[in-house]
Amino acid sequence: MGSKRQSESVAAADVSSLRRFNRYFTRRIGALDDRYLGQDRPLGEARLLFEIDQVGQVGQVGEAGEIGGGGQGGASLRELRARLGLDAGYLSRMVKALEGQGLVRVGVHGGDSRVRVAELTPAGRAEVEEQNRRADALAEGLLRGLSPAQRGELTDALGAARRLLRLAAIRVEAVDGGSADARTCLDAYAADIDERFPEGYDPATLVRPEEVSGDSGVLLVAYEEERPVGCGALRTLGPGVGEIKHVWVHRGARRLGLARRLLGELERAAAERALGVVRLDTHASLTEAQAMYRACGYTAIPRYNDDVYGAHFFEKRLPARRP
Amino acid sequence: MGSKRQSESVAAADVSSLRRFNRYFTRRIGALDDRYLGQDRPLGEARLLFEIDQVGQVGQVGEAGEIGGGGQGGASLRELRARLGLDAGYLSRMVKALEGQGLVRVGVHGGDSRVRVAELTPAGRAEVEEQNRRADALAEGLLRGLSPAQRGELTDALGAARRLLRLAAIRVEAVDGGSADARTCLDAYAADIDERFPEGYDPATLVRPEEVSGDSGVLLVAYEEERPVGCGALRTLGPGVGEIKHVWVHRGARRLGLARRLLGELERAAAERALGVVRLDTHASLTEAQAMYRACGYTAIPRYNDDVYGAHFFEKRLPARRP
DNA sequence: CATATTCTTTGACTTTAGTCAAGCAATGGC
DNA sequence: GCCATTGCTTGACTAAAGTCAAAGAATATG
Repeated sequence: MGSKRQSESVAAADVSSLRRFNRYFTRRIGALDDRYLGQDRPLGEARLLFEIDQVGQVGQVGEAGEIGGGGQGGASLRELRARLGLDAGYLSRMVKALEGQGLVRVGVHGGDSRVRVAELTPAGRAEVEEQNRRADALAEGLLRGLSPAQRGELTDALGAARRLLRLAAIRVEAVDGGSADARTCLDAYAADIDERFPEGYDPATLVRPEEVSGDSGVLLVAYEEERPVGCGALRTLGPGVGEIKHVWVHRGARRLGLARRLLGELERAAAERALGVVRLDTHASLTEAQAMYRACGYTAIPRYNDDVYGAHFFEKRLPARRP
Repeated sequence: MGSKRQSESVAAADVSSLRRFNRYFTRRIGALDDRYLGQDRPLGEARLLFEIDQVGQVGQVGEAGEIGGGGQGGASLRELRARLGLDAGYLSRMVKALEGQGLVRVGVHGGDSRVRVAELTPAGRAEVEEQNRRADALAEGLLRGLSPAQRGELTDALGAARRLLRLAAIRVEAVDGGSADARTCLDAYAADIDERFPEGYDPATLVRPEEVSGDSGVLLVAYEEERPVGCGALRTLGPGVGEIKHVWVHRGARRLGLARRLLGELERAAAERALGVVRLDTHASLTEAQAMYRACGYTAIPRYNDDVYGAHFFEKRLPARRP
């Protein structure tokens, strides 16, 4: 698996399958939603209203979610602009229009008074609910053409497709260990395991930026729609021996297979640096992680360090890189 | 299966799964395609160009396809209008614009000189190929984030989803036995089995319109995007006994489960007419059909008529309809 | 503390998309 | 051969969507 993961050639059948679905879905199914979403309102405004609601709801479970947490009940114009890809002027005017209709209230951001925050009024919320009701009714009408068993099949197929598409759309990049995104991820990682380990976790144990830069190592960050949702580090233990640390995935991006992908890319990075072996340790409490390492070809080895959190130790020999 | 098929309540989980996918896909994946499709050209024109090419290619295997067959290498404005849902004037102008750019040639239809036919010029074809190349590259870039095994999974999931969504989007309607759509389907049915039966098929054997109307019977036609793609007839044999005939599905709409759905709806229609039993016969050569009838709860019975094509005879008792 | 940068608003546009009605040329039905 | 219908074009619009640049206020940065 590992090094073949990002094989250069993608089968034409897979490409045409995706395109065929894309064509069918966007033209025939997805278009319906938009057409009925607006109803009496321009589509742009309807979408904006919907998005303000989405962003406003903090901690959308199952979605990628904000790593830094969204504003409470409001959406900054800044973020809306990024999410919808709109021109600043255009957005400003649309928000004003919605404000004029009494659907949105605009205030100033707490920390930074340059930033303006849009929030739904009760009337706006009612409007969004109406949108949702209509879209639900549409989906329901479509599903009515299927038997309950077929509906279940469809739900499963769509779930699998979404999971895989999300994974595919995630970009993994090497970043500087001191960068903001790196810090964000490592802090989130530390906080996560501090909560999981009975003895807590000391952030001072994290890799230092210089360990994961240049020839000696790397720090990878995974981005979903420009937001960091995972990371993984590689550092050099000794000649030809690498160590993998801090493989972490944001709560909202779990169960996609992202940890495996990060692991695979760290192995590639190791092989590129002529590290023929990579090692890692895990805490006793992280049983799923242990299972994953085994499934990815890691074998248990004796303790190789004095890490206080390490309870299980693994190693994998990497195949030589074809140049 | 039969009578529960169109159960009134659709599980909320299935609705939200479809909506969630819809949101994710149209905003994040599908949108990409459109954005890059046009590039330097308005989206409307790009879409039109693409559609002229699609329609121009006769006999697109796997798609619903034209029941009457498309024009050779050209697309009538009439059809483009229907497929893209455009205003006649708007379309006329766009075609003229494309013609002015040397991408499209417009001629007159052979049979009917009111109808105008648009056809791609070599330059237009090159443009469409460029569109396709860009869209392929985009899809390929996305798939590169997955392992080959995951790509296969995705292809399977999308295939299943598309199959089920197509089936769900098909509308089944009772039509008059003498209507144009009914004739189209029954003629296509007759032509199909004339080809399959070694002894051929005599269209005079088809049900008469009066047999399938009012209280005594029904003729159902299945529509996919306003095009008839299947049919099925129910007539009365005697008191409380119905007969199902001419269950047919267009070549491009097979393997979706449409025959089963038609069968189920015919059974509903029978139950509504207080026909407690339905019978049918099949030709010796239609082995898949026989398997389907068995799977749908039909049991073999002795010959009940003197139909020259009938070799196997089936019957199903219908559960009483709750009022 | 001066200067650059970020976030937003406003004015002044253009392009795209879409609608409606009048009208002309073929065709189909009687 | 008349008349309704169909398919298309043209003129005259409107609304929505989007762009660009100038400028003001708040904040970051050296």
